[in-house]
Amino acid sequence: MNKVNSTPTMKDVAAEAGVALGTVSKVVNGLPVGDSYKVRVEDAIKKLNYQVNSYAQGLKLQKTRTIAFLIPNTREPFYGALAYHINIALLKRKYRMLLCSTDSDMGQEQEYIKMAQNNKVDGIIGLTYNPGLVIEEGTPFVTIDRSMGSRIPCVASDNFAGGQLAAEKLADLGCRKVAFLRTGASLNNEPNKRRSGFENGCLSRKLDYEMKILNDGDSYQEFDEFLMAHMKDGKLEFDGLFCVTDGIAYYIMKVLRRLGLRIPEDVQVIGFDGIRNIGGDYICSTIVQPIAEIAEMCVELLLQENMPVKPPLVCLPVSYAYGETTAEHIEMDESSAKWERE
Amino acid sequence: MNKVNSTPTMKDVAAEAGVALGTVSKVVNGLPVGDSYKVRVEDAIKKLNYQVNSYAQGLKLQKTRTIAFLIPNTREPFYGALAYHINIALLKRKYRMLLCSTDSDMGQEQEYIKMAQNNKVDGIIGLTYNPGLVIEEGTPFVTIDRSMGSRIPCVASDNFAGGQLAAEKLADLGCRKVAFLRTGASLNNEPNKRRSGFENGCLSRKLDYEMKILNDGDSYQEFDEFLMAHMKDGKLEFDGLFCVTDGIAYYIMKVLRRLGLRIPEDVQVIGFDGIRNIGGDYICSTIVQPIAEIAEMCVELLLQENMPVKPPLVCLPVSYAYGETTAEHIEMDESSAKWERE
DNA sequence: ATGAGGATGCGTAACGTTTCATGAACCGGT
DNA sequence: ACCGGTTCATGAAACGTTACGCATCCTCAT
Repeated sequence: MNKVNSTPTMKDVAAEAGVALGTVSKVVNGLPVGDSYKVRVEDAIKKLNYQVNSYAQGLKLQKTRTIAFLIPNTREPFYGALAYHINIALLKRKYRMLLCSTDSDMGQEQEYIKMAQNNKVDGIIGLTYNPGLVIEEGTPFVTIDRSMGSRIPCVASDNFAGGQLAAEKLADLGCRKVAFLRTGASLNNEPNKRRSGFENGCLSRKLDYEMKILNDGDSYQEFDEFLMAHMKDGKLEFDGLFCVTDGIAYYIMKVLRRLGLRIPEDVQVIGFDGIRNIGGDYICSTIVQPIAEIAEMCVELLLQENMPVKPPLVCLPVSYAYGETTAEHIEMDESSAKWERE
Repeated sequence: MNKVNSTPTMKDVAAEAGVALGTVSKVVNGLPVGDSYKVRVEDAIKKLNYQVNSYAQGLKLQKTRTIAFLIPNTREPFYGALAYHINIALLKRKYRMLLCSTDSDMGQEQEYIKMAQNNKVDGIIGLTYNPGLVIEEGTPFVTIDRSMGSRIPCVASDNFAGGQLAAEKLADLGCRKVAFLRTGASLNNEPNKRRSGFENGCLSRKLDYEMKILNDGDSYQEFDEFLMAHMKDGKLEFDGLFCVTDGIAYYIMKVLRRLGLRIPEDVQVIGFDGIRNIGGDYICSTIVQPIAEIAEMCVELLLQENMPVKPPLVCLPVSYAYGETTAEHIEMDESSAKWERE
């Protein structure tokens, strides 16, 4: 009889099956084992309801099939979606995810990195805006949206192309004067390129444009004031707005409605990210980030053992999606289809 | 000299400090140790940059300071917020979180529970709508929003009171005929009580009401049809709507706008959850779930070692928040303040 | 001066795996 | 019948910790 009321170990299974410890290990790991032994062990495993102890395994193997994911939070939809897709990509490879919600606080980020390394995670995926984080050599690391030097790969959307696409769309949809609205002026990360892409697009399409970029401490109310300053006789000077995220776009749309402006009749709005409402439709017309592909690529890069040299930056293609805040007159049939499930 | 290029162990620290292995352990765990030894060990730890290996620790202690959190996904804001707050509550107690995104798929949920137990997590918090999940005895378990029998505590908002509050608010705001819109007719969980609470509220305030409850496979379009069926001369029969979640409310608001109705002038809308936009303002007027408190309570219940008998159901108080989709004429000063940060 | 008793450092035995060297058993070929 | 070769079960060592029984030393009372 084995010990009462305690989860069974390989030893118990071995005793039950009347074989050696190592044999059980082989069966569990699918290594070649004689058929008669194999069935005996499998029966014993079933009988005792044995499950491997991954802590013992992790200790022995120095490999834990766990990765840490550093993210500011999970309640903003873009981050939440990212966590969701990273989870899926990891699950596919039988990896687990330790979620590290950092609130973008550098102290906490550093703390988490240390913790992750205590836990001997097999790698870290980080979405962090802080430069100067200390990453121990030896733990694979991949960042999202922020390049941290050529030793650490960074995965991002093609933000430049996205900005450009937004400008071109607005031009195609008949806009004459547009504006770009963003926050976080100080950040020097990939999403920054949305601005330059947009500028580029406006120039090449000869679109008149303006920029309103908030500094770090600024309240969103600055946007209200900016827009009001550009009102004339109840009409807005701009007939198109490009917002750096869908979240900002959502805010701006509220302001516009309060000003009595109709969307998209009076002013068209394009956001960035591709956030969907619970029904599956986009919050606004938007440049869609390929979140699932970003997640997949991060995991791929992180776990790829012997990639000779990891690329320092991977840009993934974005696309435009109609979300009722632009003035297309063709009926969109697929874009507000069911929430894609993968 | 210790092994090259490998993370240092307690043995290395002991060698460096010239003390025994056990002494290092004591220092690390804050057990009484002579001062001179203590400093020597601490210096060695600093010098070698030693970090405990939590896998070895977990193996030895049979306790891992990790809990698993089962959740349908992280991209719906309510779930995302929950994950965020659970993370905070765990961090406060120096626990880690293994995120298990299940897509509400029972197979996956079961798989995750098994995995979590392999990992010898110290507990599981589950938001799952599937009855009949098999939970091993011996692993503490707490559910959110779905009671799974009296042995397993369940934490939820006071959904009944929330429904009632919504009805009373609509009555106070001058509504005469209202409707309740919900999905997931088949589910037998706590949020179900929103309906009965609402009904109760309508009856006590003598409000005329109707229900539209979608079955599991139904498309949201059913809501469109329901609303259109209740249009008369360009006006909606209802002057107030209570939606079972903010997500549904958001969808309904789009439909209403498309029907040419103004919110809140023509029809007032109240949602449930308390989802906020990125700017920190509520998506709609809503019954706010105390997400942070729910998270805190779950963790509390889960980790409370020697609570004689765990309460089978904990209901936490909800509140009403103004979000521009109801017709209050008093100015709200605090409710759309900055995103609360805790 | 001596012995009892309290601190506290030491070494070692676990915890549950994987892996490696060892040797037993078997197979077919001569 | 014997032998080289292959296959495969076995038992022990190791992974990095914690905890326990001892051994040692120091203190204080007689």
